[in-house]
Amino acid sequence: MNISDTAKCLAELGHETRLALFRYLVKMGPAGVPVGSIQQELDIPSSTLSHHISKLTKVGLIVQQRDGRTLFCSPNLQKLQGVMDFLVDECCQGSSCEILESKDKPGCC
Amino acid sequence: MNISDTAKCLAELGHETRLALFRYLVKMGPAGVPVGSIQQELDIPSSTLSHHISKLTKVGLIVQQRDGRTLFCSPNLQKLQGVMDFLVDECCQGSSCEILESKDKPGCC
DNA sequence: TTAATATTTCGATAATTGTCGAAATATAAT
DNA sequence: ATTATATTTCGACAATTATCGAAATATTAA
Repeated sequence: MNISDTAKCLAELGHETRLALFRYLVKMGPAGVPVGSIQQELDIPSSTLSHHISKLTKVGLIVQQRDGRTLFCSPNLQKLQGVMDFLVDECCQGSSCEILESKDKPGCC
Repeated sequence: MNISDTAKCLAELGHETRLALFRYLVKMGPAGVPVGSIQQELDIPSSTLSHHISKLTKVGLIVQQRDGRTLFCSPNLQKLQGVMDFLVDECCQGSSCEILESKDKPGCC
């Protein structure tokens, strides 16, 4: 993950409708959800929904898989993890702080 | 953290300059960095920088503290943690998935 | 109190993004 | 072949955001 890619992902998640959509997919799990079901959940016009799905897909936060005329969307959790990791990548420059849990990052927090 | 607040934070981080700025603050640690030093790091006009700092401060991702004529900015890592937590809050609806590490969320992943 | 330093506000313009109806495409069922 | 269902593309307009120079404000030093 580089800074440009990460910023793009964050920008897409930084829109309330898309955030609700993404969280819904995360909640529903890796098997994926048909676009139509997402539309019922979010209750917005299909062209608007399609636009948002397209943006999330373009940056790789969503993956799609077609089955007949139904298109399933799933969250790409590795991508999300990559985004979150990048945010704290160089946390505290190797010194110790007490705020973020240490995970297994060498030297930080 | 609610969805509106979280989306606002993500939107602010979803701009390459602001993301670089925030990461720089995270890297430099909780003691904070003067606006002037940030400007040298990012190399952008002060009015533009001030605008970005103001946006990050407004959503609470940055806190400021003045010492004389120097204004120090520090990252609010609790806020960041809140944002990241919200993203996976309801992950997999309590079933188990193998993708995100489990942390200590009950039931999920 | 005048000058120097640090940072923000103002104002104007350019650029990007969001929204949604209508039409188009893709796939399956009859 | 025709119709029905699922989803996307197009096009247009409204709204928001980014950028930066110039002027303003705040604080300290001389």
